[in-house]
Amino acid sequence: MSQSCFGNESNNVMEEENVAPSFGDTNIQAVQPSPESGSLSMGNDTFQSVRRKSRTKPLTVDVYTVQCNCCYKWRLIPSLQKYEEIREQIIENPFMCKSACEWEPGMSCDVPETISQDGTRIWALDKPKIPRPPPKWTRLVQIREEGCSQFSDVYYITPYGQTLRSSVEIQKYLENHPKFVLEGVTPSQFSFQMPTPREENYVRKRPAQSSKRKR
DNA sequence: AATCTCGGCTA
DNA sequence: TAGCCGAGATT
Repeated sequence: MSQSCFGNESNNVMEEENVAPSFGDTNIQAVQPSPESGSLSMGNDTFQSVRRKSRTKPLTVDVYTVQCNCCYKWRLIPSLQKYEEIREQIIENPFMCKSACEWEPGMSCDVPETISQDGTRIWALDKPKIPRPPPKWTRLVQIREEGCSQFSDVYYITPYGQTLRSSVEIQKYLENHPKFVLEGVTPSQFSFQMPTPREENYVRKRPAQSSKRKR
C-alpha cells in the first residue's frame, strides 16, 4: 500500500503541483475543504484561451471526478448520471476509491491517480448536495468565457426540451404543467448553484465599491 | 465579497 | 432563437 490515508490535511488535491504560476495567493482556494467528505469537481474541455467570441458551441462540462475520502486521489466518474448520484449523497455517503469498482474493477486507494488537474482543462469545484434532476430532466452547466462576471450558467432542460433558467421559471413551469407535479417533481429537486472555478482569476473581479475607504 | 437573478444584446 | 453576458439585488 503505497499511500493510504494520510491524515493529511484535508484537502488538497494535488500533489502534483499545479503548474500555474499562480501569483497570488492563496493557496488552495481551490479545494473546498469540505469537511469530511470528498470534494467534487468538474472538468471542462480543454482550451486555454480561445479568445474571442467566436460563436461556437457553448462550453459544457465533459469530465467528472470525485475525490476519495480516504486517500484524496481523484477518480473519474464515467457518466453525468453517476456523478449526480454521488454528488447528491456525498455528505452522507462519502466517496471512496473502492466505490469505483462498480465501473472499474480492481479500483482501490492503491491504484495511482490517472487524471491530473493540469492546465489543459478548466477545473471547477461543484457544491455538494445538489439534488439530481428528476428523471428525463437534464441539468446543464455552461461555462462562460474567462473574464466574465460569473463562471457559468445553469439551466434545466425539461423532458419536452424547453430550457428553464431560474427557479422562478421552474416554479411557473410546474404550475403550468401539473403533470410533472403529479409525477412528484418539486422545486426542491432543482438547484442553480454553479461550480467554483479553481483558477482564481477566471472570473472578473468587480471594482471594490468605495465606501469608507480612506485614502 | 460572493453569489443569485434576470433581463437584454447579438448573431 | 440560442448563446452570452452585465450588473443590480441579495445574502
